[in-house]
Amino acid sequence: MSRKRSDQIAEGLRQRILSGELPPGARLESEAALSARLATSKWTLREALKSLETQGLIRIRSGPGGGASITEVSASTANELLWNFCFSRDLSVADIYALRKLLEPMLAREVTPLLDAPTLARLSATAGRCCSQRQAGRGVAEREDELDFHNLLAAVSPNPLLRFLIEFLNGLLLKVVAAQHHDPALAGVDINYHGHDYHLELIDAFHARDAERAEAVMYAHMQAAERYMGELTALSQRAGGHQNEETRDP
Amino acid sequence: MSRKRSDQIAEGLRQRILSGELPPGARLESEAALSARLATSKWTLREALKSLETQGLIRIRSGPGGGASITEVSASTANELLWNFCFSRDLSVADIYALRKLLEPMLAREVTPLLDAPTLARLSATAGRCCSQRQAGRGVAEREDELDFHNLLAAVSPNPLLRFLIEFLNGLLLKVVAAQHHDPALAGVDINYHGHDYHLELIDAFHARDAERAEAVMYAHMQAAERYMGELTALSQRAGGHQNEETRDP
DNA sequence: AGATATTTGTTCGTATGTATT
DNA sequence: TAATACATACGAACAAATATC
Repeated sequence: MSRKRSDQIAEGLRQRILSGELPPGARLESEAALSARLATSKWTLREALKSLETQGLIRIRSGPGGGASITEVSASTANELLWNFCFSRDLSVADIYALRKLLEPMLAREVTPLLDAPTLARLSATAGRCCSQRQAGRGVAEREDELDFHNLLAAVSPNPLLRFLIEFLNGLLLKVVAAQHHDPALAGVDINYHGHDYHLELIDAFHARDAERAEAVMYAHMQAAERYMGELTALSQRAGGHQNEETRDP
Repeated sequence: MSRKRSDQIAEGLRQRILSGELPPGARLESEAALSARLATSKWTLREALKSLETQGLIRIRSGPGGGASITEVSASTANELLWNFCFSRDLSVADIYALRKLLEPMLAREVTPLLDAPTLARLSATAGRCCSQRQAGRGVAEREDELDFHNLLAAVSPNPLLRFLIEFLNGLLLKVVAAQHHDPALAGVDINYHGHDYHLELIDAFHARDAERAEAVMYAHMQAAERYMGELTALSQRAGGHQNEETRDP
């Protein structure tokens, strides 16, 4: 039970949005009109709108014809809000890969019959970029290319939730690697994991429309990646490296 | 690039929280002190704090010793924010079960060696409740018992993200069923799906510490449940029932 | 391109509510 | 009970952004 007036207003509007009464694109009344109709001050209403805005449910524009309009919550917004939840839960690499090992192979199987020529070309391009620049040992940037490949694949999925979760897990992993890269114990380590070979094998399976094989290759890919990431974190911990969160009390 | 001053302040504070500089439990300065230090008015600061509050990152209390204190984002908060993202994506029952069929069996396997006597007793009690009241045909309430069983199981998982996702998917499903139950075409339909038998078999496998069998039973359970739910939605659509979202244009 | 009108964004001053001591 | 310290709320005003003419 939220006692704050602004929370009551925000929840009321949120329910009207979630019920479909206010579809995406609809414009809310102006601040002045709304505050008058709800018998509240401009600032209490503003707090309510601010809450809806950070939830990604509305967008507020200035100027004439402006005001609050209902929008669909973007994937990036949901991504950041879910990251807020995860960051303090000190997830292990094993926790993340437990999910990746399930979702990525399923995705590979699902999209095999759906991939068209241009998408396959883009996948090949990303895999090629990974390879040609490998000798540079670019560390985090290299991993970003790695994840680009998987995100490209996820975008093909007709399942919005699966797509979102895979992209989220990939981002999660990137944050972990980035944090570890700041660890002095890992500063000089050569990051030499090569997802590249698996990517080429995947593309091959896609071209052959062999969903079973794509699924199997992806699973092997995940296993190898987990092993590699596990060794990295073990290295970090053995060196007494500072853990990501120091929020735990003894 | 957020041009609004309040957004800048909120992002700054958020980064200080996410970096670990402001651990959970830490108290922020009072509104007056903060607004003075950041050279902004109390209202702009208030909007920033409101944003952090709706993200679940801080909690604001009145009274002396009050003010904003950093909190861990609760699962229920993350749940609602992610629901905001999902509601407009008109997920199909198949989409949700594609994930449940992966996650629930894995959970069953994972928790088999971890279940202790009191938890097993509670699981039995929930399964029993499902059964004893079955003849009443309670509809949505019956499905809530069904999901209680799965949430109880999810709470045992040592993987915070897996636990969260399973609970989220279950909630998602409940919302869909509740919405369909308002559909006039389904008002009189007897909701007679019995997950009960599968639950009993699961408990049996748990007692025998047979992880493989628990996983297999859970998968069969999900298949049966998906089939049942699919029939329900087909019934709803065939009757020309109003879809959940009417936001799609032809 | 520039002026203008409309609407949000920001600030001040002040008053009220609430929980701690 | 009363004093205190803080959030909550209201009203009026000005500044900044932006679509329209």
